[in-house]
Amino acid sequence: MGLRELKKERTRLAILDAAIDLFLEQGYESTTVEQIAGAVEISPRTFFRYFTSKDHLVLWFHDHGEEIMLETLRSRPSDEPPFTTLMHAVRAVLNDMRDSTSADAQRFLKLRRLLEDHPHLIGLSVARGADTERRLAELIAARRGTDPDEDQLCHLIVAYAVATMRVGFECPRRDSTVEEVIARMSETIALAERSLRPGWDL
Amino acid sequence: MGLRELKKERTRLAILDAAIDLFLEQGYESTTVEQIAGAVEISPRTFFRYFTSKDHLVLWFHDHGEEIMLETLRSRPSDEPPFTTLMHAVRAVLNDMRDSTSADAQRFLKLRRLLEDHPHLIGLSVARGADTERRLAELIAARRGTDPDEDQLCHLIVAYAVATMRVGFECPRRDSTVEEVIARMSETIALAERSLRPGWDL
DNA sequence: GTAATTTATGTCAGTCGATGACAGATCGCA
DNA sequence: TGCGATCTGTCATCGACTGACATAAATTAC
Repeated sequence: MGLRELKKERTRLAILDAAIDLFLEQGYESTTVEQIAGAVEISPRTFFRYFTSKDHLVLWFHDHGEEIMLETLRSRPSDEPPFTTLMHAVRAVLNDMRDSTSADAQRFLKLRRLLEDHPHLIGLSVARGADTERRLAELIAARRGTDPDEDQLCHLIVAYAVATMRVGFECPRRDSTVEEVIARMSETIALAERSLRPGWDL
Repeated sequence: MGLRELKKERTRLAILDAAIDLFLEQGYESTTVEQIAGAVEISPRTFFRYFTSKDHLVLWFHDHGEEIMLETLRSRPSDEPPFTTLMHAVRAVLNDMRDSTSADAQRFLKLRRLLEDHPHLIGLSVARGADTERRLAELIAARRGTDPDEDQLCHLIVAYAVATMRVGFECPRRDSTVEEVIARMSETIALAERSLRPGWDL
């Protein structure tokens, strides 16, 4: 990897970290892009070259997670029940988190705290989830050999999977460790599997 | 009702209708608040006194629907399985739509078309759904006599209910009638009930 | 019916997020 | 070293949104 891309990635993370800390200190709304840019000594214009919007910052880990999920989907046998596959994908995201740098984990936990403090941001994250859902539904339909426009079940499967994941992320405790989030998510997945009729997603 | 409130409601609907038509004509992003305000001959400032944001316009029917759902929840026997109750609430929204003025139905259908044309707006609507979900989860927890912070199942129930509703709203056909949307939704509800284990929500 | 009170509206100025255009700086490579 | 690609800052601009203040309308009290 060239020195250029290395530097770019470093700036990207610097912006992200500075922004998260500012958000946690003084709130999301009252932190301006100008401040964030100032903290890492770049021009506001450059900020928007790294993140398409201020909101985009909060969705950093979302993008990361989606990538891992899509990867997992591709690697799973196509005759596995779709919901099971999706739950594996969710677990893959968590495992990646467990194995990640302490810096990455730190970012994730801080973002979680940020979301708790600002319910408006949850909406934002969910909105991005709707986008992800569309892509996932298409993949699942392909696996099932159906047309996503006709096959309602593929949408339902994905919708329930994403819903399960979302419920799992909402931890009651404000300062939770990555391990705690993982444990909580496992509980939720188990609960979901107990709630659904065996073979419903075939 | 005083003349004041009457006039207010009329302006509110005038703004909404003008906006929707402009959106459909020239796209959501490229329609400015100034244009909308101009179309109904009010100042842009006044626009923001009727709708807190441009986005809020699109969520008009969402607010309407949420109100009906909450009402239905209150009127249902508290020993009914929660998911069943929620599905009744969804049906209540549809029934209200069927009985509504042609103007209201028209608005609803136009908004649906708008959402299809602008995927970004779907995210917005879903984001508002996250808000609704929180309120619903609290109600369901109260019915179940549990603490919403501890009881994961109440969140899962609501999340699945909302997910079901969302899947039902996505019709493949661009120009659908209210009846078609209702039929589609009924199918989806039936599918959901077939997918969930009996008694899962007790 | 008029006066007093409340509420709705318009105007103005200003903040903030976001984008396009251009110029200068930086990096990778021949 | 020098060329081309890419990155960055500056400037100008738009559009969403808000607060402050003055005016106009409707509601209420008398």
